[in-house]
Amino acid sequence: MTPPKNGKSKMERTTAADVARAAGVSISAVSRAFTPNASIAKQTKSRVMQAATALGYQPNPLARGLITRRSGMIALLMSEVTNPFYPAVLETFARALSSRGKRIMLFTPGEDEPLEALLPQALGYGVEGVVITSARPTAEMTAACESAPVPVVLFNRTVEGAAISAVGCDNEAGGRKIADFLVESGRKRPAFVAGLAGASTSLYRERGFTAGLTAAGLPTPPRHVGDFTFEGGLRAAEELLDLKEQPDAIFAANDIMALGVLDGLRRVGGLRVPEDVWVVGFDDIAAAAWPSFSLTTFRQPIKRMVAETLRILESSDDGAPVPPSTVLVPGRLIERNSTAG
Amino acid sequence: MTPPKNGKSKMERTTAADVARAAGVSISAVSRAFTPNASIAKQTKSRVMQAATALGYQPNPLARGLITRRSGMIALLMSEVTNPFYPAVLETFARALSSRGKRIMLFTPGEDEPLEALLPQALGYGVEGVVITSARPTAEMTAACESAPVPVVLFNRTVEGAAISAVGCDNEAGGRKIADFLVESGRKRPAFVAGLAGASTSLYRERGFTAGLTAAGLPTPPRHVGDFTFEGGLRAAEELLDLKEQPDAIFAANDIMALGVLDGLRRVGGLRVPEDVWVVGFDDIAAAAWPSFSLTTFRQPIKRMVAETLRILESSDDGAPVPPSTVLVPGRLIERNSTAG
DNA sequence: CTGAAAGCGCTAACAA
DNA sequence: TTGTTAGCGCTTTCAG
Repeated sequence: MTPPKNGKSKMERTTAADVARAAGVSISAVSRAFTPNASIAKQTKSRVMQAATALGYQPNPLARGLITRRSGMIALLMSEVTNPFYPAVLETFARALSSRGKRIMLFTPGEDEPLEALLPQALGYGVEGVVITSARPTAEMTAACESAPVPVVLFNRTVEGAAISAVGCDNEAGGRKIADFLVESGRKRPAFVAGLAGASTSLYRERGFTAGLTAAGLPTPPRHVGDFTFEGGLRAAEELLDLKEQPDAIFAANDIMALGVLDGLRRVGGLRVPEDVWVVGFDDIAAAAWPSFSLTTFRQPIKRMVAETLRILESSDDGAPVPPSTVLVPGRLIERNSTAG
Repeated sequence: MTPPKNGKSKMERTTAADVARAAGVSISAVSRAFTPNASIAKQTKSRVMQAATALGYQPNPLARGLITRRSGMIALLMSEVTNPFYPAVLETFARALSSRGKRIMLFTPGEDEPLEALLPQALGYGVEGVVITSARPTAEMTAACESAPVPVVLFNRTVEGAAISAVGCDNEAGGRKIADFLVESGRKRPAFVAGLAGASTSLYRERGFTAGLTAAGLPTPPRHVGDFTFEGGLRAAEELLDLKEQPDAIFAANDIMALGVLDGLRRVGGLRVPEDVWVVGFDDIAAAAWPSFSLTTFRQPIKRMVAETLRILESSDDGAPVPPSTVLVPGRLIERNSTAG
């Protein structure tokens, strides 16, 4: 992209006034040329556009946003990017938005900055919408979301009783599906590895899982908290093997923990996967498919989830918040070698 | 964060004028109160601040940016986020910037959007600086970078002969270090797995590696291109084992490929790690430390690299570009079980 | 359909 | 130290 040869110092940007002068029209004409379905003559528009491209002009989104309150930016609030699922989400959002000419502003809490402080900041930037993911909204935050001047969507999260839109995979159905799968395959002593306490994802997955086991006459599974981390999975595996009744299947609330479980089992030794114990995860991150792990998991349809999120964000034409809706996208069990169904 | 009870509809934001009225001062006083070391009486400032917190006011960065040309945003251009090294980079940037009150605008090329188109867009948003990473700048792009009105830094990338600042790890020294390590440990037939053709990182790592081998009287290593992906590593392992002279060490230009190599070796079978063949990577991503892999690798000091990048971006007080400088941060070999030094 | 003028929320000269 | 004024680059009434 060669810088426009407009004779200006590289410090200055070409402005609408420059284009107007070059095209022999008023500044408003330039504005209209760049405003979809504004009342402007075809001929005028093309003259403006011609001058614009010649000068390398494009409207300043900041100045525009100051008036229209539409800056072309979507805020993404995420507190941790270490779980590989979230980079994948981030990328999907980035690509989807990019093709619509919108950009992502990433808000990550700093050292000891609370997540709640981020929302007002984001709103201050005039973002057109806010997506909150990989973060547990506090009560304060929930209230702030409800009174935000733009649509807010919780991604992969839900808050009971709050009037906030949410998009996620059907975690409970996923947990249930996994339970059914294990039960039908004759597993008798499944165990569960939970994520962070209070995370809605882990909670619903566990709920569905437990319900499925109960329905089949199995007891509530032993559980261990793995904090959604690989190390947590490692520890969980070791502790679960210490039980009097060793489990013959382990369902971890996300893939990264499940991989930790697999590695933990290997390290402890004695139990083979899948001969002695099965392992199932949730997410279907890239590493789950690596031969060393070949993890059976429940795939979250990231693309569809992102698409639904954007649909909600864009469903308001005047930029105002929309009535909250919750969308649960169905996922799908991917069987690999960590189970032998 | 409870919404401010200022009697305004939730659609309107509190403005400097509101605060001024509440504090009984002029709008400029409000502005000055929020401008570091502006000439304002302590007393006035505290009065303003009090009113501001009461109303939940904070300056609109967009309006401010329109004048100061400092929007508080840094643009991050990255074309792929699948290599886990980059999410780590992203997070480090996000946290570091967050604590300085700055935000990241993420620019990822959409479907078939060229990377070059992103720079002007970013500049249009009035970003204070641009970081380009995980993307190979074209000649056009280089020119655009050189004439950008704000500092531009290439992260983990260098472009020969271009007047652009760059921050990276000393890839050549790293490659050399790995060669020395292998040679000193008696490895005789090392091989190399390259990343994408034309990527400066892969190039320099290979250069140092080859130089080290040559210095020790070993021939130029057989090489295979792995495209910086896990699958590429898998294939590379298989192809390298097909050689008449099977390698007794494999250095992959990044960790994700090295992990693929490890898995490929496992899948093919016959060769044990590290007894028969050593594997070394580059980056030190989280998965490298997982027990299943326990990959020896060259750690890139992300934190320092990010710090240096920000130092360059901020070294200009008036926001203008700074004379280009290249910073090479030293890395460090992390020995794990994929080698037996 | 078009241009002139007002103003989004803020900062930066300038006087006072 | 303060308030007043102008104006960043743009959109949007409002006349014409």
